[in-house]
Amino acid sequence: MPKLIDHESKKLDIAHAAWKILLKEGMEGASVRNIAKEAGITLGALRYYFTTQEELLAYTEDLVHANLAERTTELFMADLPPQEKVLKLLAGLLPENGEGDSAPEARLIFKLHSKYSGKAYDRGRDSVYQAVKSVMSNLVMLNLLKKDTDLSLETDRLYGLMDGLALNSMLQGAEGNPEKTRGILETHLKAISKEPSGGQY
Amino acid sequence: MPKLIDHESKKLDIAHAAWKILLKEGMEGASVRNIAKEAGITLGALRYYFTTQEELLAYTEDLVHANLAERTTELFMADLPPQEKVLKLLAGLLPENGEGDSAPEARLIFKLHSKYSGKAYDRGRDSVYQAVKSVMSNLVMLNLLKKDTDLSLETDRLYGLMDGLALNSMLQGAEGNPEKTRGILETHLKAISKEPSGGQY
DNA sequence: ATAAATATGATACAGGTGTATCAAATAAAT
DNA sequence: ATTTATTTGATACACCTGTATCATATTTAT
Repeated sequence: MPKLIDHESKKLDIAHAAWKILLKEGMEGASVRNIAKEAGITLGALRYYFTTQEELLAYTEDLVHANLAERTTELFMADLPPQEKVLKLLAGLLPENGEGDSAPEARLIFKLHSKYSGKAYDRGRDSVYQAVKSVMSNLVMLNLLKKDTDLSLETDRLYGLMDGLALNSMLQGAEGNPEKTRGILETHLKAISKEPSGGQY
Repeated sequence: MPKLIDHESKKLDIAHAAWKILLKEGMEGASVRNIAKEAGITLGALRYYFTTQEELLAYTEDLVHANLAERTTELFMADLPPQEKVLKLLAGLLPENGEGDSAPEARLIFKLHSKYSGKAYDRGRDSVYQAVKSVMSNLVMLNLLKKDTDLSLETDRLYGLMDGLALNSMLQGAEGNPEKTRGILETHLKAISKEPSGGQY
């Protein structure tokens, strides 16, 4: 038998290169040639792993969502007061918090791209939507929400707020301070929670 | 003297064609050739009015924002209870409400495009941000907001919510019901307002 | 050493892009 | 009828795009 390179890990390398390009130049810069160059391989080699650009991008999007879902899971198991945990979790899903990879920004780029690229956006596959749903049902379980809360509506409201904050964080680069974004999230969480019978958040 | 076509109104025609294209095919479809075809003129004629694609798009963006600002102004002067007026105003700035031109969607497309097209997004020129600011200071004037409200923070929160709702409305096409979006807005407005001493919204 | 997987790099196709130029036709004003 | 603004339509340039092919090399296992 011959070379036997780990096919899957090589695909991951390429997807990470695509990811990097997306953050630097957006979807418009994500040409197969640019990605190949970033990955340090040739067009032919890239084609060996991904037949189609669409296939590569879909793979990369899955990778990004897997990354975000992992963050969410980790934080869910952390040993923290519920309110603080929830706040940290949501804040971690917004851009400009971790500068390393910035999965949140990549996710947003994919989401924005979805409009004129075929089918409708499936929020069921959106790691942020899943996280928001988890957060909300968690708050329900712990009986932390106000009485007479419309869970579905409040889920959509928080989800909308998350997307809006993500978008505006992404668009204003360095100027947009993460502290203010965090403050907004905190305010929102307080607003949908029961009256404080002690310190919160 | 010769032909003397109204230069400005012709530019408006072209910008409206660009607008239409943007809604149909997004920014990727907004090539000068496509726009010229939509406007029913030739490439050369288009070039007679706009030297550059960037110039044409900037002109179109201004047109869209002017349209939105006009809606806002009209509704501000309407004879309605403040809460209802505010709700109508904000809902009118989200996609899928008026199917005619859908300035809100066009605005969002421009906003999304701004990231990898040069400079940072200037929210000061965003008609929606201006509307949100107006709404908030209006609520302050009428003393309708909760005590100890952080005006700047609540403005950004509502602005974020508006963008998130707009984005999600745009992305789910027909499926996303405007009624739910309106319900979310209503809930949010109630949440930042004083306790009802009567009917609200 | 041999065989198979992997990668190169070059070439090609067909199509799109923004910008540019320009002689010729068309239209409306004087 | 003549002047001048407007528009046509065609051509061109230089560049980018995704996809495709393929002989040649490189690597790694047996």
